[in-house]
Amino acid sequence: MRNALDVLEERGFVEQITHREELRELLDKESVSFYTGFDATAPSLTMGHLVPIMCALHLYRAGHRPIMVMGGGTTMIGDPSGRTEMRQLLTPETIAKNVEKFHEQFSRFFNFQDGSALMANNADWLLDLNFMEFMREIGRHFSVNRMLTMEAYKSRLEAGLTFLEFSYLLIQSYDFLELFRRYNCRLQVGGSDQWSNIIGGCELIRRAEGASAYGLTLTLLTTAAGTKMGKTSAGTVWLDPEMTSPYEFYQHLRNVDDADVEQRLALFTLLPMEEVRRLSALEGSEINKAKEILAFEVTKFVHGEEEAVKAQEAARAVFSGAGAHENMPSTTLPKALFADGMDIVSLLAEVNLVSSRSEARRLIDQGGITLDQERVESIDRVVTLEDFTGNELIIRKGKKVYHRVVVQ
RNA sequence: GGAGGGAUACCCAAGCUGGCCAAAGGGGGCAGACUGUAAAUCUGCUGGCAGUGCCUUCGCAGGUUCGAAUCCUGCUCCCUCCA
Repeated sequence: MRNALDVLEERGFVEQITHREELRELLDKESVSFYTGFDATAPSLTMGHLVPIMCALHLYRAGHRPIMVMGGGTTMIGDPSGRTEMRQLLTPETIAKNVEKFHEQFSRFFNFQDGSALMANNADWLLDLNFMEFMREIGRHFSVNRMLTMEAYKSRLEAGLTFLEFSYLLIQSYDFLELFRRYNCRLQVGGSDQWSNIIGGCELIRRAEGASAYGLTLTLLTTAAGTKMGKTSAGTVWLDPEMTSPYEFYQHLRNVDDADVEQRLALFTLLPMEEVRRLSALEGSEINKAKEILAFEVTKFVHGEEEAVKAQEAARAVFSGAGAHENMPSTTLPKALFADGMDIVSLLAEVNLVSSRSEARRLIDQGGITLDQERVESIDRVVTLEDFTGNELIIRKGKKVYHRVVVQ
């Protein structure tokens, strides 16, 4: 079997590693327990979280043991790394709720039943820490002089940093130590902004236990254009189907830049690298095939095959101009609403395609709204039952947003 | 605790010798053209309601004024220096 680290490197997961050769040997020699932490700041994981998840999955498949750590305790503080301002503090109730959600979502990707993967919540050991004991045992190992030179705090040292946040490094380092003690966790995987937090943990383990531990940071997921991945006009792309429908999720991937296809396939799918390279080498419009595969594979991974098939069929139907498809986003409205006709602006607002009536007007003025292939020319356009074909009407907003209205 | 500086729309950032400010500029976003459900480029839009008028907005609460983002008072938060 190939060394797991080689796999990760080939697929482009790795940004930085502490002691690469030692870690590589360790991964060859034994089953290594490793951890990744997740801030419980939202009620669902996002597409961006797929990078650490897939990374963990590759290690998992290579026989190592993932420990998914919910930040039930750390989220009480808020990691200042790489941030320009302080995080909003969340209530313990909200955090607990989010942790619960994460729990469910992770269960789809790993088997926590047989002990081959573990889930932990750092609230379990952080919430009841005694400050004096903590400072005497842990605090003494950290140099403020050094912390002040860390890149992660740079912007915050200009803008302001509270001690609460400054102490975050110690807390996360302590997590690593605790996981080392409990589960012999030897490796921590995190985003590229986690470098200093991770090193903090490695050093703490060395000082407190005289053992070596390793860290690996992941490639920052950006688009070729340099902007953040996982965001859309509608906001974040969530893994929760209630928050981002499988169709939208599929579309988001279907629409990645040509230049990003290879990286996305390598990071988000389990396709062999030869296949990834073959697909992303497709020229011109042919590369759309690669995008379809990308969208399908990832949607399948997150939402299951059935949902992925539905999303793909809906997308194909819509974009081939074939018109309606039962799985495209839709709204059902009572027939009576159209008895006297409904003006187009109200209709757009009714189905939530616009956030305000002004936006609807603007869109129409600019020719951005189409009803069943026919562009709406005036904001006075009234929609009546005669506009519906078999109780359905397809509204297109811009180039890519389709919505089906059904009357009953 | 003392001295000084700051808080402007999604973000950054002008304005702050009172009306011409719904508020420059940039970014982002959206739409149109071109395309391959791509990129780049060009164009337009980007508080709300309404066919050009009204309403809400420039940290919060008051005040001065015919009229305030712009002046005054108090408060909150942030930054810098001092203790």
